[in-house]
Amino acid sequence: MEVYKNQKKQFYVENYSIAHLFSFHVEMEVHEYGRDEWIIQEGMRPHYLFYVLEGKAKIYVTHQNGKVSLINFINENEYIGEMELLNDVYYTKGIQATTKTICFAIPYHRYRNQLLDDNKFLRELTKFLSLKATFMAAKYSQSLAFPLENRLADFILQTADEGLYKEKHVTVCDYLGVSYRHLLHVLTQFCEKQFLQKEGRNYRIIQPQSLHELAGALRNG
Amino acid sequence: MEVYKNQKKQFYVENYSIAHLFSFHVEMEVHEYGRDEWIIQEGMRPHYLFYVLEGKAKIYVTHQNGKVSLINFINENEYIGEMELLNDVYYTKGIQATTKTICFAIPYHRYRNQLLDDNKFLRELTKFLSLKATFMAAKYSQSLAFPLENRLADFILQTADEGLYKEKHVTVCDYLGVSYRHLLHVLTQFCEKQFLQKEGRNYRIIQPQSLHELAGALRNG
DNA sequence: TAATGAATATGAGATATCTCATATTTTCGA
DNA sequence: TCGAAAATATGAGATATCTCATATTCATTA
Repeated sequence: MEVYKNQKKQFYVENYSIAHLFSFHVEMEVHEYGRDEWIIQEGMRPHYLFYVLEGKAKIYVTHQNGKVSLINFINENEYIGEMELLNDVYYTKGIQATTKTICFAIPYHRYRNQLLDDNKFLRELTKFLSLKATFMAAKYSQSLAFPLENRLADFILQTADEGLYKEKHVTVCDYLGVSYRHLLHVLTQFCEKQFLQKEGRNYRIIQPQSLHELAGALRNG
Repeated sequence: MEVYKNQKKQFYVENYSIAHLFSFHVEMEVHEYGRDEWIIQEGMRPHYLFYVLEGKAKIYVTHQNGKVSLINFINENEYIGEMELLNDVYYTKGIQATTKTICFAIPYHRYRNQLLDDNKFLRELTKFLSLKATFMAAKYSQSLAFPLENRLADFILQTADEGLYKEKHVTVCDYLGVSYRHLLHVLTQFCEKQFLQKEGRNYRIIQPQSLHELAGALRNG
């Protein structure tokens, strides 16, 4: 982890300003986390509210039976640590940078009360949280109502880059909550059905409409 | 649905005041919904923000494949319709009263802007939403990481009334996302293992500690 | 009170998904 | 550059869960 100083810091403060999210001046730090580095350790309360400027991260939770769930991805322009800002009692999930990640870090001890009094900030945060809650509810009900086939089709379409799917299997297992073996099994089926075609370690989408059909089943009414 | 008037209305306005949740005066209606009545219809935008005073309700969503998910229960002192207040685009879930339910109903058209400008209100709402998001995330990851056995044990302990479990099977299936057949199967296992004992259509808990062990596996850390 | 629909119940076979064992390939630090 | 760790790959058997078929009991209402 690196805390930017001087010109480096200045660059982000000037070019990525999020002053419009607050109605008062907030003096923030700029942190950089390397790929795979932990921004917040599971079970440990963070000291900052983060706002992601560049990069992406993953939210992990470890269960007692040893299984690990990748609860969600965090992208640019999203908050990290907002749960701890709001709730005194909260089991902190682990947040790991997927790529190099640069974020603003707002120290709780200094700004907590001011933030909670700031209408502008709260309004944005409320929207963010409502979307988060909705998203989790959707994922939850989908995970129970549909087999991997549908959820994987959706995930492939969402993460593919120019028609090429190249996610790490292990990450996907944690995210979709299935075993490595089963994921490979369904991927093989997709290839047999000619929805995908292997290209080295990646998979090329050759029948997007079939995947769209499978993924479409997840959508409501 | 009945809209209370005069003394009936007065009674709730005076005895269940939620004035402390706002920093301005809100003129609200008092609605009563009968058991099994729909407070909000799936797919239809509501016109009110509700606050439950008495009774409880269920949030349902219907999937394209016909499966129905009971996303969550709503209890006294919780909001209904807050998602629609915050987000212009939102797929509205169905809300059904489980028992007779009485709630305050705050008309959007009149108060929407004022509510979103009210710091007191937003702060509470933010907390409510953060808990909701956290809860859904927990349920989601648990549903993927644990078999029904553990989740059902937890559910039984949470809903049992004086050691007697008497939920409707169909409701539980929708909530835990499993088939009727499988739910019965696991319940039978619990009886065979002497965790539960059937009493008519209900089940008496006779080995709470065994259930607590199963349920405890869901907890973090 | 009869009739109808909801809720409970149970069996049997199918399928989705898991666990474990093991092999190969790739990546990356010492 | 070598070796360890990570990622990919595949087989085989086990188990969790689903679907469908069919009864029985209970509650509600015409």
